[in-house]
This record gives sequence, C-alpha cells and structure tokens, in this order.
Amino acid sequence: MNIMGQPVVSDLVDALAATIRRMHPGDRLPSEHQIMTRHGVTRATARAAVQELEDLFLVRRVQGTGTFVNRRIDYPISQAQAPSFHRTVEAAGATARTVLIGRGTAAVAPDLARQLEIPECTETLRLERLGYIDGLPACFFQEWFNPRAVPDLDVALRVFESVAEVFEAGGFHPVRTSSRGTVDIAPPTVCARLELPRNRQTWLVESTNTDRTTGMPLMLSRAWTRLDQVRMIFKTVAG
Amino acid sequence: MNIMGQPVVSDLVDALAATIRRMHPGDRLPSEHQIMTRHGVTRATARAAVQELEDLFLVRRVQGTGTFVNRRIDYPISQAQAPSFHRTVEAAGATARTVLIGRGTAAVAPDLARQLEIPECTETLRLERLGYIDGLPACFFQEWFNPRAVPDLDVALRVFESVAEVFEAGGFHPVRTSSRGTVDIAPPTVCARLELPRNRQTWLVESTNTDRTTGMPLMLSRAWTRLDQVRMIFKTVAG
DNA sequence: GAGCATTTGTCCGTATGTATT
DNA sequence: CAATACATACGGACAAATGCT
Repeated sequence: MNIMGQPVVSDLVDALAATIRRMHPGDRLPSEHQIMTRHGVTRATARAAVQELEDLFLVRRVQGTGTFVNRRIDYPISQAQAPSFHRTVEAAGATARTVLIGRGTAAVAPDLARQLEIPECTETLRLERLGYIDGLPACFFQEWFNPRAVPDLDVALRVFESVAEVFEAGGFHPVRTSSRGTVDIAPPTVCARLELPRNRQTWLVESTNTDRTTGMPLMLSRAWTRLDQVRMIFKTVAG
Repeated sequence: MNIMGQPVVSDLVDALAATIRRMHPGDRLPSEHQIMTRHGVTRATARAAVQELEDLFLVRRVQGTGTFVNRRIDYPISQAQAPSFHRTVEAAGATARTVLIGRGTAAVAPDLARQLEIPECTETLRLERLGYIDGLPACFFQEWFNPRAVPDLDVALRVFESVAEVFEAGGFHPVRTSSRGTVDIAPPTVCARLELPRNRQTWLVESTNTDRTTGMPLMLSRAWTRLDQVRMIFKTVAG
C-alpha cells in the first residue's frame, strides 16, 4: 500500500494508462524490467500492472518481444448495418483480410438452427473462415450458404474480397434479419484459431442474412471474435 | 511447468473447475491454504488459479471469508422481451430487488439522446436505482420518465415492486423499441455502487421504452450490469 | 468491546524457462 | 550464440476483513 492507502499496482496502472493515452497503437511500452526499476517495485508488481492493462484491452503482450499499445475498433451489429466483416472493419479505419480455412457440404448445426428459430436446412455449403484485423487473427467464422443463392461460391471467393461482394454480384442485397449476440467462452478449437489461451471469453454472434427485397435466406453464420480487438455494439431500432 | 509442458496453474484450474461443476451456487471452495497444501503448490500459484476461476465467473471471493461458487443468469434483451428487471431475473430462477437511491427532475443526458437518436426531452423525472440479484448488487439504472405517462411515480414506486408494474397499472404496455448494448468500463461512481474495483468492464445497455399500442415514449434508461452475475444475450428478430 | 484465528489482498525477493531478435 | 523480454513458479511477510469466543 502507498501513503493514500491505495494499492501500489493501481497507481502504476494509472501512471502507465496516462502515458498510453499519449501514445499510438503499435507503440512499444517500457519493458517490465524498466518499469520495475523506474517505479521502484518488484517484477511481480510491474507484471500485475501490465496484466491489468491487458485486461483493459489497452496493451498487447508478445513473449520475447515486448508490450505494445493495442488498437480496438467498434463493431456495430444491427439490421441497418450491412453484414460485412470487411466493410465494418474498414469503416473503423483498420485493414481487413479473410482467409478460407475449410469448406464442405453439411447441414446447419442443430443448435444454431434452434437458437435462430429456423428450420434446419438439409444441405448447405459450409465454410470456415478466419478474419484478420491489421494482420492479426480476430474473428473465426462458421457459415452455411444457401446453394440456390450462390451455386459457385468456391469460384466467387477467389474473385471477390468479401462475401458481401459475392452476394451483390449475384444481384442480392444481404441484410442481417435476425441475430443473437453475447459474450461466451470460446471452444478450444476456436481459441487455437484465434491464437488465444484456452477458456477465453469472446464475442459470439449468430445471425441469418436474407435478401432485402425477396426475403430469400442467403447465409447463416456463427462468429467468435476476440474481445481485445473488437468492441461489438448491438443495436435495435424502432420500426 | 508439469510433465506435459502445460502450466501448473492450468492443471489446477481444470481440477478445481471439475469439482465446481459438482457443487452448487453458494457452496464454499477450499481455502487457498488448503489448495496449496493439497496440490503441492505455493500460495501464489493457488491464488492465480482461483483468480482465473473468478475471471471465468465461476467463483466469487470475499476477503476474510472465503471463495464461493458463483451463480450467473442469462438475461435476454430483445424487442419481444418485456423490459423488466424483476421479471427477467425471476424468469431465470433468481430473486430480484430494486432500491431507489436518487430522484429528481432533469433533462435526458445529451449523449444518451444522441446514442438513441431521439430528441432531448426538456424536462423529465429522473431516477437512479440499484438492482440486486439474490441479495447482491448487480445493476445500476439511470432512468428518465415521461411525466405524462407516470405523473406520480414517487408514490407509485412505493406501491409496486417494479417499474413495469407501474406502467401497467397506468394502462400502458411498455416495449423496448430501441436499444444499444455493449461491454464497457464503468465510471468510478458506478463501480462504487456495484461494489466493484475501479475500471471494471460491465454490460452497458441503453434503451427507450414506449407504449406498445400508442407508441408514446414512456422511459429512457441506461443500465450498467456486473458481468459476473449476468450474461446478457442481445437478440434481434426478423419482421 | 477486546482478542484471536481464519481467509483473502498486497507486496517483496529470487530463480528458471521460453520465445524473439 | 548471446542478449532481451515476457512466462511461470517458489517462499516469505504483512495488511485488511470477517467471524467467533
């Protein structure tokens, strides 16, 4: 404890947070050893402070390299918002990239169908994709496509950057008609994909996308997203 | 590290989590000293494991008393769901109680009005309430009431348990017409109310409630909710 | 009210391992 | 290979809150 009766770590966190506010995303923080000597605390205390900064999503730590100022983007989820990872990320001023890591045909996951209160489609095209923000893995997608909407999705994904573009090229206008968003512990396989330790909380968003005019179902999706890179904002509007 | 190269703390967490699954909310965990001697680790390691369980919302710690199995309820937020703290909490099988901690007349907070894209009402009745789940502070409400809808709210709140009942007694049927939900760091004053340390993440939900039939605006609200007691689920539905 | 044991909260100091540069 | 930086763990000490005698 310090003179004011406040924990030493809290003071350290406040001091470091103040300097972080004057820095920019990607900038490097002083090492734990430097913090230790400069502030006259032990390594354990310096570490606890940096740990708290990481819990607040202010910094990102890389073993063997250092600690860096983190960037976190706002990610609105609503029916008004076009359901596009690329566009939402780039609207926030960051760079987006997605990589296809798995494909096949499969029925919609039964629990997802139940959550969204839709009938289970018998046969769909199923994709697994990984979304990167500023080059870092941020979002793991499981998607089920209506084959009538996009018969040649494999080919289309080599031509277009994002799924939204594929739909639009086919004359569709996807809108997020229903969704379910929360925070939950990611399964081990998802943690591995997102390069997270086991048992980490993530955003979990499940949604159905349909065509704006015809109402045709285009895609079901389930996405786990890292809390430290994205702050989701769930909006519903009157009408 | 253990033989498998996995951190000792992770093993401890898994072991403790397994026993917790066989226990019930409110049950007491072994003390850190007992964990320490039983598993042959130091206090720091035992503490780190319990800390991780707390981060996963599995346990709750009380200084001088002990560590206890935590209960966390699901809290759906949607337009279909009636916007009532009491009913939502009790539908999840827990007990709800609210306490009035402040009242006055004031204009709607300008940032809230902007977030919800509504005009700022000139004069409203403003309340601050604290919601308890199973006797523990869980939710801090700031609410702005339409004085035309509930002219004698002060009196009504002494008669009825929940705000929803007050509206219904006046012949209104409140529905959550628009809302904005996310996770954010609670301001210091809110942390104090919720008995949280400073700079803790909480659910933040802002919404407008209007009458189902007439569309008359009844109430604006902003609520901060503890993550460890509640898992919010934000739903939007087609239509 | 005073005193004591228990339990969690905070901090110190040291040592070693692992990943990156 | 060496230096740097973060990750993990050990052991000890005292403070603060609680509950009981």
